[in-house]
Amino acid sequence: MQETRQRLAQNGLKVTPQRVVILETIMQMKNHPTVEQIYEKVRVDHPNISLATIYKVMATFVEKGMVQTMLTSNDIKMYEPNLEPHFHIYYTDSNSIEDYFDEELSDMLNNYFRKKNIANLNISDIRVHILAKSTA
Amino acid sequence: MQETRQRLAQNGLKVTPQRVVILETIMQMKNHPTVEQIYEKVRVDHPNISLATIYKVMATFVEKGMVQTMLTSNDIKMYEPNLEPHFHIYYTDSNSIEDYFDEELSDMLNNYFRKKNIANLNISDIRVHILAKSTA
DNA sequence: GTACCTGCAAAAGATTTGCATCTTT
DNA sequence: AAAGATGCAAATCTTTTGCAGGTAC
Repeated sequence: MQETRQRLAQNGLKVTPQRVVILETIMQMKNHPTVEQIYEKVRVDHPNISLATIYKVMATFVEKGMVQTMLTSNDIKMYEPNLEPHFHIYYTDSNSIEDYFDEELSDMLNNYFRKKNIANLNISDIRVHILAKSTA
Repeated sequence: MQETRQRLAQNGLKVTPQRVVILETIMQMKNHPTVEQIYEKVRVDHPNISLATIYKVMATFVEKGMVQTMLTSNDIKMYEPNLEPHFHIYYTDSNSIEDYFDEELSDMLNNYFRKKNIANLNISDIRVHILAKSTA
């Protein structure tokens, strides 16, 4: 809670109750929420926070690099609040997405690009999406 | 043109003039078109092909795995018609996307996952997005 | 002939905007 | 006090749908 406030301030944002609630909410949601899902969850305890505010606040967070956007395997826009380096597995049969943590892969990619040193490229993030069918 | 027809047939699709035109159009467009851009381009020579058809045909192509979807760096949905293995560089300052071909990286990733052999995972594609500022 | 496709217009869904009011700094 | 944020409702934009007529196989 105090951390949340600090994090907002550190990003140069005014600490409004709405932003605190929204940021705390998405940090708790483990699974890549859509705007609608964030709205539903926020609503429960804060029915007066409007959908437009969710849109505006999320856009602000994206702009500040606090969260990222991606498409679900179903082509719906979702947010990724987890900034720890990790990757995603898209299950094409069940249309679900799973976080995939793999430090070895992380290191491998970072080393590769460090060595490669692509001209004029200042890499800020490397995202990997693994598309898979679970063969269970 | 003949190839286009064959490609449609091979994917179990009826070869309609609309599909031929749309597929040829997107194959010529180098830069990850949005629906709207496809529509504009198709329109020039085929003003009677409707936007709804573009949507339906593109959805069919995606379903058949003939093209993929992704978000522009600006969060707009676009299509990727190029199926040769390659990656993407997102320039966060200019909001542009560039194709990035790197066979060495391709091989490295394929080997890695082959060795790793993640349980119950049948990988069909590995997508890499590099986020970068050009330091030009 | 049958199954599938297209085009239209309307419907539904998603996102943005303008603006008056309020809050944070 | 100034700058910025919120909430509402309307506007806009994007995508989907139902269906009648057409087309590929």
